[in-house]
Amino acid sequence: ADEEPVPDVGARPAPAAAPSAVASPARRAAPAAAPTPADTRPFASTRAVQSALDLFESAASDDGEERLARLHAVRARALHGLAVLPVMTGDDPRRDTLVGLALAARDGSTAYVPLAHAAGPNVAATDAREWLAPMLADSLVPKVGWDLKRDRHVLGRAGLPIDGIAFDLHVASFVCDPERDHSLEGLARDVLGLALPAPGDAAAMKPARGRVRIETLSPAEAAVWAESAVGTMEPLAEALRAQLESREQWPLYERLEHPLIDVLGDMEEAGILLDRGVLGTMAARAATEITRLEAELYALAGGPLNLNSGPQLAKLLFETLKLKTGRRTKTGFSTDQAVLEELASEHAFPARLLEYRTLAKLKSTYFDALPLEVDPRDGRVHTTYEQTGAATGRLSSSRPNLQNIPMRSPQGREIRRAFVAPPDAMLVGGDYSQIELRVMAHLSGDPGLIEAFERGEDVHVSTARRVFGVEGDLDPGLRARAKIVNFGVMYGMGPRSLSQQMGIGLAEAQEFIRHYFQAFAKVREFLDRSIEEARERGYAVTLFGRRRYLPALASGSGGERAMAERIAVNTPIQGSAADLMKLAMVRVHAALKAQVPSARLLLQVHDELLLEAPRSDAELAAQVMRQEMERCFPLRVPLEVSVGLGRTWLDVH
DNA sequence: CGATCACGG
DNA sequence: ACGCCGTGATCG
Repeated sequence: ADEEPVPDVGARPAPAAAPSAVASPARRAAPAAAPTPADTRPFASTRAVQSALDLFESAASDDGEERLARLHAVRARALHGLAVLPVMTGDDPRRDTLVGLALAARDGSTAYVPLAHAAGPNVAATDAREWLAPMLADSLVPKVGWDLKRDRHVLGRAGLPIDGIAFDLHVASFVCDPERDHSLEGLARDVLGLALPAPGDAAAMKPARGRVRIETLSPAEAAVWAESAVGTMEPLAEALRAQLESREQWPLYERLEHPLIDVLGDMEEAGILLDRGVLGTMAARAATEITRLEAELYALAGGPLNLNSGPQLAKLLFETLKLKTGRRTKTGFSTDQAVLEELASEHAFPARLLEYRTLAKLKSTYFDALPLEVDPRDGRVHTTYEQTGAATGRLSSSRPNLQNIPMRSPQGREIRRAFVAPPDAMLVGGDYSQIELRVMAHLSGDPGLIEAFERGEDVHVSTARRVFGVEGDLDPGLRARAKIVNFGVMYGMGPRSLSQQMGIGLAEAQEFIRHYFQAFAKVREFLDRSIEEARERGYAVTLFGRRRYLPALASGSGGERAMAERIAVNTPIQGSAADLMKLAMVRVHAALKAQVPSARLLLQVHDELLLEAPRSDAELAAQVMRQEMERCFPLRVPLEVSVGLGRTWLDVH
């Protein structure tokens, strides 16, 4: 009775001072000139038309005149909406370049503008800009696309900045069903029942996939695929809009995910400054240490072996050294960290190997790889955020992944010294404290959990007190156990792995869980209800109405069903936390733009935001960030954010 | 290309 | 079977 199904994202329970940033799809800076309706503008200068005709006509196989007429028709009808499909050399928005641009108007007319085909004819860059830039930059011409954040980067670099982004098919499809096939071909097939060019042709023509590089195709060949693909976009947008509305997910798309596209685009464009010198020093030190460890390990092993090979290590540990075997994997005996730690007390080899593993990981993944990701033009690393990356609604980050930079070990976290603010600027970080547990407190309504957060207590300490009935001083070991069980509950952990994690017996773990649910009865109810409702509805749902379909709850095998039940428990928690963070990002971005325009968001790491601001504005930026994060969507428990300032990412914490 | 391992939340 | 969500390096 006390739950809140699918609240309106925009409904703000508490009056907040901040401007409502989510009121409408984000618009970037308005064009300098007053927008002119696209269908009243002259098509192009006579010279430009003539040069294009010359180009097109120079290729016998290429009916340039017809292509130009098609472009004219699309332009004339673009006012009501334009579908855009940049054809690129590959799928990397930062490194790949524009080969051509397919366009479609809402009446179904399509055109293809060849720009960089190996054997043209191509449209000259200056002509392309003259014809296309005004309508692409016109915020009043609504654009439909598939991954508009990527399109924004690619077109911007080609001198064709895009504004008025209205509907993103990839993001919209993700909101409808995060685990379905989001490819344009898949959507055309599954939503519209349309087949894009025959599988053979499509495989050959899809940008950079298959063996054929699209830039080596003739414009006429590329146009076959690109125009049929772009032609499906407006109908798809209509269909997906209707799907979102029927699922009551339109606010989730329109007020959260859509505005986030530009926020993420700005963050990617900003990048973060990397001090390569710091990493170089670390890499050199690690190399020396690794060489030393290798020699030691070879001596202990009685000869050289590949220390990065699991099978070779297993053979040595369990056959040659005859150490007692631990967990099995599909392919043999496991040599992972937990196993090696068990063995470390028996033999020096596994103990040393743990050190080697840590150092080798740091060197290959961070010290060596990160500097290669620096953009030489600005000395900064520009990650790519995947808005459709995780089925729970979380973002993911890649090329490079800046969401898994070491933090837990003192040695690893030193890497964060290499992420720096430019001269006269500061980094400002804001961390949600225990956001997932707060979300669980909110969703479950458990009075014990809520009270702990309302009083501002250390939630693991208060959990330990309730579970163990301790009044006075608390053994730190009990807090650590309570912490494990708090997280374990959110992940659907069973007594077996709990006993493993806590280093206690199975019976003791079962007893522990019994006490936990005695103390937090409404948490138990919440977990059961999550599974039950997901089974009835067919999907798990988050605070803002994000869905994750779980057919295995009803139909799976025992193992699959158990997995689906853990997902049904975890998704509302992890997903709602992701919803809140995304809303906070949109709010922080808008508030900074209005109040501290010198500051810019750089990174998001699930419960943390990092921004950069001139020294003089850093304190204000920190204040704005904290306020927008804490107030973005009030729950039954307060959201707490710890903020920090520093010259490097390490100093921020 | 699947499996394993390790980094983050 | 036994802990959720990712990305990336490496091996075979």
